[in-house]
Amino acid sequence: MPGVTSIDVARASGVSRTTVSYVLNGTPGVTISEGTRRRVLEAAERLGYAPSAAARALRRGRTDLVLCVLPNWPIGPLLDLMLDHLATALADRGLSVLVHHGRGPRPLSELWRAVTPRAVVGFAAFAPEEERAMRQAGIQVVSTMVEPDNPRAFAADQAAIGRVQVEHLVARGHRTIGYASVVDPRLVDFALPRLAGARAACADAGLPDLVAADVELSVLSAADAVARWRASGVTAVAAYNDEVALAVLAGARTHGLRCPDDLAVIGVDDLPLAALADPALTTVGQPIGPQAHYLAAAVLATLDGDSEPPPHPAEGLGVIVRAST
Amino acid sequence: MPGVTSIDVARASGVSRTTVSYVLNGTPGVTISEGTRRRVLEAAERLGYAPSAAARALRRGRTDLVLCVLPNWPIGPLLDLMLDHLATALADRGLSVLVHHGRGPRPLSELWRAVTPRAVVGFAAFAPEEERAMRQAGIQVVSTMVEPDNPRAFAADQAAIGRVQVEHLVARGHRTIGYASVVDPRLVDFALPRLAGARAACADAGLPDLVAADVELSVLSAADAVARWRASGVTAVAAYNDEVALAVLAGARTHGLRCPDDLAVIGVDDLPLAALADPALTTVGQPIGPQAHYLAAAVLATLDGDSEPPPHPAEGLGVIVRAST
DNA sequence: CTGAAAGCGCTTACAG
DNA sequence: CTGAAAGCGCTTACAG
Repeated sequence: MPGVTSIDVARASGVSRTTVSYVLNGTPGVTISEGTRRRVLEAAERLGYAPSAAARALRRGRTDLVLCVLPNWPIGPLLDLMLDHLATALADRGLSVLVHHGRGPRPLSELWRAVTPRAVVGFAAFAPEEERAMRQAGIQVVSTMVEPDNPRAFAADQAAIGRVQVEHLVARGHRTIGYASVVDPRLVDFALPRLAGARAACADAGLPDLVAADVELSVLSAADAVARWRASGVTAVAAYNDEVALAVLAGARTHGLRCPDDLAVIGVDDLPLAALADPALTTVGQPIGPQAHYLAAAVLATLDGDSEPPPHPAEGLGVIVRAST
Repeated sequence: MPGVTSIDVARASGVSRTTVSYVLNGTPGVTISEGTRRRVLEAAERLGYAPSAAARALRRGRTDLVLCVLPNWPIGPLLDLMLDHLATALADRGLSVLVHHGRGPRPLSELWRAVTPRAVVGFAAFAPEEERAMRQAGIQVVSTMVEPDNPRAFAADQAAIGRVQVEHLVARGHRTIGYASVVDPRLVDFALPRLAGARAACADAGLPDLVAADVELSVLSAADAVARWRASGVTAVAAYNDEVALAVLAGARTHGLRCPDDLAVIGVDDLPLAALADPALTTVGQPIGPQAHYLAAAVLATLDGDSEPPPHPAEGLGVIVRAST
């Protein structure tokens, strides 16, 4: 029976729809006699009644959904953990988390209009008109991207990651440093600030500018880049992330170079596979637990209408030193 | 202005709500004079009118959403591609894809009741009562898991993967074969059939049963397993996937073994990193494009009420031979 | 070609 | 403590 409504429950328990609603919602401020309450509950159970989400949304003017809009870039375990935390934190408020993989040809507006969520959490920046439109529709908007004017950004400062990499290599005595850039254009929001941070660290250390080269996830591409670095006197490479770093390792191997003696390499992310490489990869780890907690706190604060975002966690980036540097 | 309704558009363009609805929905079977149509469109545009999803859902009895329920296991690039394809295919029908990461403490029913999607696509099996409840609510249910009685399953036959691995190793002359199992319990639906397929291939080839060992993504765990395999005379290992295979490679390294001479290793997935390992990893590739297309076709068939699912694509599993075997 | 009216299923002042 | 009624915003027979 695809159509059990509150009116059926009312009839079955001999009360009005009003009372059914009061009982089922536990409406504060009304007291229902124990007998009535039991009869209603029992009838609802027996009939398999579930309130119509559409009707409730229409009446209340809002849903209990939070929509997370993912960007185009590949979703990693980090993001997974973020979403887990968020779902758990929001469940306590009776909210459910829904995810949209920012792909497909439909405009985003189509989506949030169809869902009319309480809040939209963006893992990439929204177009300004888009954001305005959502706000106009009464939807809270939380943007998590690191931007100059976004105090609610959850992500670690990307530039700091590049800095930490270079500082580690400098501490190891390297003076001519290469940078292995990622090619995927979807990652540009991460790639640019990381590279800029690495550059700045070189400048601060009084070193010549680093030698940047694009590296695809193939032996050939990496071997090319390694050849260029060798020609420039590079002795250490900071890579965009662990995957790119592993490619650099493979490229160095084809040239018969030993790591770290001939070429030191440092990645980012601390993937499980980083420790399994030969040599085991030195990398920069991000404090993902704190970031996940912060995201959840920031979203809750937004929902509560707090003007102040919660305090941002300390960066806490750490170099995990292994055999490759 | 968070409350522009069709009544505002009607007033602004001097017509009734009926006409506004007809124009905006392009209702088939009604003809609207060009002047009226233009005035309505213009007014809607100017006022920034967007119909209330809740009201429309209440009236029509259904939404234009399709909910994909992901299982607990880590989402990989394969799943990403699946979702992309699906979103594109469904967009042509005016449907939007929403994803639920099967985590968090809220019961699934909470979710689909709140969304009331046209269809739910499950990437893991649903509990029977859950599935029944969804069907009762008028929601189409598509389960993609490979099950004996599920002709709509999209995933490749997992047992076939294990078979192909072992057959490759046997063709290379190996007679005593090890299997590197994954530990993560969330992957059990994949792990068990793969192992069973590998076992069956051994039996078919008249070989002794394979030597299975759990391998975590750590050098220590892998080294342990390698020691046991060596003690059993194992000369080749089929791994649950590429990550596990890379761990085995690392474990072999700590024992000073050479691959493939002392120990051959074959993975599954053809991750980009597989080609970057030392030695480059032989692996089993899955035909992901066809699978993605099949999933989309199966969902569309379900929505159309077809009793027959579309023809299943050929398996097309292929061994990508590299240096590790 | 266009409009007045009913009704989707719920919640919540308001009255008793 | 409980009920009759209004109204959320839309779509769609029905009538003109």
